[in-house]
Amino acid sequence: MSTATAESRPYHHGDLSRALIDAARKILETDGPAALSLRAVAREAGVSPAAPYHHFKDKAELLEAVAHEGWHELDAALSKARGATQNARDQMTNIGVAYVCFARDNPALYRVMYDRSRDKDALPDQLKDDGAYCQVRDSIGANSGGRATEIDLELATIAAWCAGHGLAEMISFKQFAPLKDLLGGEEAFLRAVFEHLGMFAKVIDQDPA
Amino acid sequence: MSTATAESRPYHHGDLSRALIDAARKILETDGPAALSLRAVAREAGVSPAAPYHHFKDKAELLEAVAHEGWHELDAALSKARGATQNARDQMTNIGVAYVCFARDNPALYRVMYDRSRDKDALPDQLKDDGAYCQVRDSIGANSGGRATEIDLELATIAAWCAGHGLAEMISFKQFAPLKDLLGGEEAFLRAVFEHLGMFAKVIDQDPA
DNA sequence: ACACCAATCTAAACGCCGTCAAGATGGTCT
DNA sequence: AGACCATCTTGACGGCGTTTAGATTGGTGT
Repeated sequence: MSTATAESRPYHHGDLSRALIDAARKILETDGPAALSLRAVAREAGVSPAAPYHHFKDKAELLEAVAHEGWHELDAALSKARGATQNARDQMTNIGVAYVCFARDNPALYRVMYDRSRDKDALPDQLKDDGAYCQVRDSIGANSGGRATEIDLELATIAAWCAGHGLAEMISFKQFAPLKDLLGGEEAFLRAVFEHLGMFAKVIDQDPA
Repeated sequence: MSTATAESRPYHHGDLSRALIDAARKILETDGPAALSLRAVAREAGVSPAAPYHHFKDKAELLEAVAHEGWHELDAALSKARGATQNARDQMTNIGVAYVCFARDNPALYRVMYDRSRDKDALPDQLKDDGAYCQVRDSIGANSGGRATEIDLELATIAAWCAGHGLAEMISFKQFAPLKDLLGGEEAFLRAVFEHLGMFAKVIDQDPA
């Protein structure tokens, strides 16, 4: 969102890695994941098709970098949602809604993030260490009143993550339009689903409405 | 799993559509989704690269056919799990476990099924009409003791489907190996997660253990 | 100041891909 | 028999990811 892509072009670019990632994200937003070829990225950045190979060993490695940015931004979005609420149940619902909204607002990026994971058969390590997943677990932990075992905490986090990701994908399939209208908009719909999950029932302090 | 792929080959194949789908599934199981090119499928079926175009307008249309088979088989798997239990809560958990196990046992097929949906931004219509999704809703409905509104029923089904799909993907990312061991195997782990979702709390008859 | 080196980029090629147009083949119907 | 039409093949096109070899440059050491 910052670097320019076409001006003097003095053979040595300066920061081509950065420019390539930006170019990739621009293509992603403009033309979708299907148009994201390495050659197209190079074209967009104004360099030859072989240039990227001096900065990424692979197309996969470039996509990895793009995905990495995506995870960081998702992390930030969840942080913000978490900070905005204190009440335990609401906080969890808000984090869930924030997750799904991120996926809805950045569909191409979200897809790249998970496509990379599908290709590797693994989510990024960063997730477990200090990323968005950790964000969710901490929030559950902080609201569990100390009654939760380590295992229960982990299970609740997994359940929440799976529900969030599953819902994010279903939303992108545009499956639930009639229901959304019935419930008065998408966010109301999301809240209703998360409420319905009865999520965290075993772990969170029970002060149900 | 039935038709042969290489014998007399009398110019006119007989049932090439069938053979192409079988070839695609064979490649999928053997070499994974990345190796699934239209040319490879034609090669596997013993025909020229252009032959498939007389039976499918696209590579996408062939994959669609493969995915279609996948949804049917998923449907059958859920049916079986549903028939095997009466108790409400157990039935729902068993269906969930069956869903995730299908994805685990047919990872490449499962990926093609959802990749097609991601490309189309839509799940197959079949799902809503008489497919696996309907299977889940009916099971929830039959066990809700008539207390559930139409909307609650739909929301519960959505919640269940999202949780199942989300968990299926996370399992394929091999994220939870330590937890699985701790809980005594994968199926026990799956049951624990589904239990943790406190799923269907609003809808299913409450006779908790 | 200059020579050199390593980093960076280009040009050209390879094999693969999806797809299409033209022609060959062969069963079927009259 | 002959004509027709679905089916399959051949050969081509442009685009892709990637590699190799060579051109260009900025920075470093003397």
